[in-house]
Amino acid sequence: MDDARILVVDDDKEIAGAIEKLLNLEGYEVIKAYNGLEALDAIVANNIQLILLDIMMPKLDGLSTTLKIRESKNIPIIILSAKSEDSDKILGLSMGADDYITKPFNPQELTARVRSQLRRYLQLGGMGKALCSSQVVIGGLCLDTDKKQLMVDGDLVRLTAKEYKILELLMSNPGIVFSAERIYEAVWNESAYSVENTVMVHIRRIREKIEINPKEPNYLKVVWGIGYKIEKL
Amino acid sequence: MDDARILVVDDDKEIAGAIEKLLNLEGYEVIKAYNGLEALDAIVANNIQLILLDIMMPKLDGLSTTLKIRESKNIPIIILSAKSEDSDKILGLSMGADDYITKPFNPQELTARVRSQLRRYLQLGGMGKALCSSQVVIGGLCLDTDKKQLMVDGDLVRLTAKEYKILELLMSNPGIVFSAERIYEAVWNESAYSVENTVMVHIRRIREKIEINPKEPNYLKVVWGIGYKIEKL
DNA sequence: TATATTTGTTAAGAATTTTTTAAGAATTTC
DNA sequence: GAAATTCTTAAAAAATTCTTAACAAATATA
Repeated sequence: MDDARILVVDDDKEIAGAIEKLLNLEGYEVIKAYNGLEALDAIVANNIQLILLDIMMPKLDGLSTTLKIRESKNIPIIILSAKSEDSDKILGLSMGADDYITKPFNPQELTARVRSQLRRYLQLGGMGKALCSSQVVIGGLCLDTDKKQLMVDGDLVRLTAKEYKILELLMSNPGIVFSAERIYEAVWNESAYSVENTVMVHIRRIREKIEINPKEPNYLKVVWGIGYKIEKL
Repeated sequence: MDDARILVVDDDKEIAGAIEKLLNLEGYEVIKAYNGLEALDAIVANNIQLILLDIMMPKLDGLSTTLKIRESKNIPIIILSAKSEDSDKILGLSMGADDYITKPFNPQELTARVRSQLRRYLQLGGMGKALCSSQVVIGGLCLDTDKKQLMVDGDLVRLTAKEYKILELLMSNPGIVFSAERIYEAVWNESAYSVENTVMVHIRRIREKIEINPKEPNYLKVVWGIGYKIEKL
């Protein structure tokens, strides 16, 4: 839990500084940004574990920044704003924020909420790290998530968009079993009420591309009645 | 994967009912409890994904209940209380709660916070299991709830879907006795009017896989006339 | 527009799991 | 101790889940 790096975003430098001091006392490392655009840059440049985000800011406001961050990252976001109306809270949370604190805030409440969010996030294995390296290697498979390319034993293998997304999901979580529904929801981005065997057919096609013998897969294995997984070697 | 199941704990049945209706409208399944002890029972018996917990309750209050739940489970807990003082918020969060809503609450804020917590929790596949370690260890048994795998004395043992679910139920609640009916209802997700010996046959097969001598089981024991349990070591 | 490529659907059959059945063993109750 | 109940076990029947191939539909590319 210690050593977490927190990004504080507020156009009021006095407030940002005060929060920095408060968090430093708790043992956190703080990076500051004074508007949404700076915040986005800071996230790319640093390994951030939590974001404290003001709503009213020049250039790019807090809500838009939240949306932008959520396109790619899953870091906890606590919105911090003077607007105390409920509608703003709801808006913030539905944009993808994880919590909401109204100014003026009680310093202890702030640190408590920060701790709570970090506890949960770091438990998931700090998914920020996995995103840094763009390659996932499992045995003879090497998936490059920047180039959207797969190498099988050193040879480039062409994947279609759907095949790539399924394989990325599985290879990013080796050993973990995903049901067909979950794969469908993650890859197609819509809920799967009727599970046709669409996912299964894709699995078959991926197997043809990555396995020596698709009938006896070494990598992409089925777990009967539960789902599919990539074998962790 | 069905929709999320939420446990609402409040000694005021009117409030509990109101929250139930609100959450039902959002498509969540709701289970109610009217004090902390009932809540703990409900958590064991059902597959809960989120808990809405009142603080002031008879028998076992919300803060103590939070502590108790956190001993074994990592389900998101949102504390819901009339006390609006900051000190209580901090206390709740430091006990292991994930969020805090003060009564009277705005219905939309409640559902927004519920959504927010569930989003985070369900993301890496937490289905009401212990997310912190994803492993349950009892003696030489080690059940991995992400990989849907069982290790017996270090060796991987294949389980079928039903076998896995039964064993997960029992191992997640070591020492607690489950009747065949309760196992059936929990695993098959339907009420058991006439319990054939289906469950017993599965118990037999699990024993064959985890016990040295299935006829004299060390782990999966019968409690005559009542049910089965996993011995707590 | 024509062509190639990707994606979705269908259906048959193969593999595996789950349920049923029924007989025998263990435990409790009378 | 006998009877009733509850649990164990094995095997066959039924049901489910997965694989596969071929084709149709949608989408992208030339």
